[in-house]
Amino acid sequence: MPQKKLKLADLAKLAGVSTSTASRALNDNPIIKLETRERIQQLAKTHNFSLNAAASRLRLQKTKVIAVLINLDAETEQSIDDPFLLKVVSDINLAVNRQGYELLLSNSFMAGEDWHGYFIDGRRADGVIVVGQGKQQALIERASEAGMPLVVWGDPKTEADYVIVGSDNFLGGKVATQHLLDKGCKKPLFLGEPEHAELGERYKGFRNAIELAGLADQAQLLKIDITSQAAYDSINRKLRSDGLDFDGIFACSDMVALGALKALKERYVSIPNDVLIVGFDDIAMADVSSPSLTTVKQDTKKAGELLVEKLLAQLAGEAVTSSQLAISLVERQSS
Amino acid sequence: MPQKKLKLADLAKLAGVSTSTASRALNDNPIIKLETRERIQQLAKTHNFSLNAAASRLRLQKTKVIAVLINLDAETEQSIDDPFLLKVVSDINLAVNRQGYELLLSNSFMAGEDWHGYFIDGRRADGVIVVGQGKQQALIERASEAGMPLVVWGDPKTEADYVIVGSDNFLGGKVATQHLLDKGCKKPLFLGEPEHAELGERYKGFRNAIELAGLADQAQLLKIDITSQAAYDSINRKLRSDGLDFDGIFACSDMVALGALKALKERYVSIPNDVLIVGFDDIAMADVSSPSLTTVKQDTKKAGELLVEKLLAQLAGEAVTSSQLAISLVERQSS
DNA sequence: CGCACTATTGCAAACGTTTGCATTAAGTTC
DNA sequence: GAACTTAATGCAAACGTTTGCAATAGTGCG
Repeated sequence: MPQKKLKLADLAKLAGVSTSTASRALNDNPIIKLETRERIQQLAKTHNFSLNAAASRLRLQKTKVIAVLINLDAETEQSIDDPFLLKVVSDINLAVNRQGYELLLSNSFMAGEDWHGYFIDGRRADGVIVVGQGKQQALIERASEAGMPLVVWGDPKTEADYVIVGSDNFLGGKVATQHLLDKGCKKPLFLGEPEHAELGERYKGFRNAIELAGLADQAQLLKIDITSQAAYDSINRKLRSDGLDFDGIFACSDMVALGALKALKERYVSIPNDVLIVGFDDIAMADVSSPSLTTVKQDTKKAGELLVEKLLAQLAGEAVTSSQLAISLVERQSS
Repeated sequence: MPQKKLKLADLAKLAGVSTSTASRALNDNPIIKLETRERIQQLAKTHNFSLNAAASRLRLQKTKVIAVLINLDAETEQSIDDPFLLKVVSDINLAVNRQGYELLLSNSFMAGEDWHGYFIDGRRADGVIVVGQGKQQALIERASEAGMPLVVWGDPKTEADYVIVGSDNFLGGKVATQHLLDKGCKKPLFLGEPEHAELGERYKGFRNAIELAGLADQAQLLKIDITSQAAYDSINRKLRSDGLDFDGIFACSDMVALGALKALKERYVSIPNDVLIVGFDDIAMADVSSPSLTTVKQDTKKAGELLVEKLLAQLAGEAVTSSQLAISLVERQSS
């Protein structure tokens, strides 16, 4: 039988002290005699007492909650199922907890258009981590201007007045493409969506490497949604219409790379002999696929920590700047 | 410049009404004249007003939040990165939002041992969805007995006094194994962890199919952690020590199947000619891998909806029972 | 015209914390 | 022993909603 919930006043009565003393004791306030503090903390434990977070938040004007807002373009349909995105969220979750905060998982559907109002004024969270810049950054802009504590996972090169943490996408794209060229690729193909902030940088890196090699007129761009299905379909369509007129693919994500890989294998195009493939992200599948996938690794663990750290620094009133995470090429069988 | 936050009283003053009227107007209480209601709602919108959720929760004793508790065995190290788990969470998220609730993402690290105290007494959430029974169910038991509104994603056949939603794992295991046998498999191997609630049922299904076929003495069990790495390693080890003494694998999850697949391919074992493989879950990768993976599909979308629905029903005081989701075999190239 | 009734609004209490300030008790100093 | 300091605790207000009840104004009816 669930007994009635204790409130702080009840606990205080049990301990024979006032509510204020009980409150201070639970918060380990040294103004309370050590012995009293320990006694009350012990009592709280034996009675399974927990503070009412709602009351506490109301009084403190702080929630100890960080919201993670997954910001997907409805149109582009990058699925929330993308393992990489979920991995990022999961790593943020760990970092958030390590700092003693809780994680409110949200999305643009719940938060509406006025993020500042919803999260901050609404006292749902103390700050927000936005995952994904998407193509349209107006809402981020707006929330930032309204003074919402905010860190964005995206491309740190973006000209913006909010703080961004992300990989060096340009360099990643360049390194990946350079790797293709080193392996003998002469007719490289970029698979992705250059309009998108992060992917756009990867494309720029691709272009840069190619121009340096003087292969600009051999390079191709295939614009697709960021899903393996889209990649599979578009490679199939391309093979049918143009034949095999490329010998290397730099895919904007591993999921895209794997979709392309599948389409090619089904048509008996040999990887890496006929076509080299490099992906981006280094999701778990990259290692398990066959051939395993050469890819540009993004350090999501570090990213999670940095995102949270910077957000908390903002909450503490410190000035914070964007930062860029190093990427690394992981060579596997597909190249 | 972020202007100072409006409270309900300020909004009321702007509208020239009392706080009570403003409150009722925002909640669309028909006791307030329609015209007044609309005027105030409009005013709230233009001023980007949002209610203070902390205050509201304190007053109402309700949070409109559902916590999702990811319950992993620390020992088994089934990674939170498992794409299937994340997919389940993501589908729960959608369902939760659709019902107008928010999602608090949590884990046993944050919640400690007294889940009821932490979530319910602490007014962090109105109810909890636990993802994964794990091997040790004592904490779930305890929270349930304390009266915590609760639904568990797990195996619905488990004898328990809390509500469980999950796939028909026994049937899934049986169907998968039957499929292996139909395709000519004579020496089947189960890859997984039979101690685990859901996986145990899959193993029982495996055994059942095998015994019906009179192949009990040909069957093998390889106990491993639920990661593709563990699968890869253990298959390699087994090939080295025993050689290829099996001709079909039923893997307890797709990630495990893919790890095994990789190990086999590296040793030039032909799939599906020499060894048939069937997985479980139907994650996105199953379709993209090559050969693509035959697997038992779990309907996570339906699961998410059902979990949330049942939890809300509990909150509404209705009696709720466990339920089992239909599975389906998805035949692909690996068998 | 008085009465009852309805429609609409406002008053004030309550939800459970936290904390500035006041209070008490005990010890210290001259 | 009075005046003062220090240590420990308690009082009461405040955080911003929601809602039972009271109050007011307007309406219809006999």
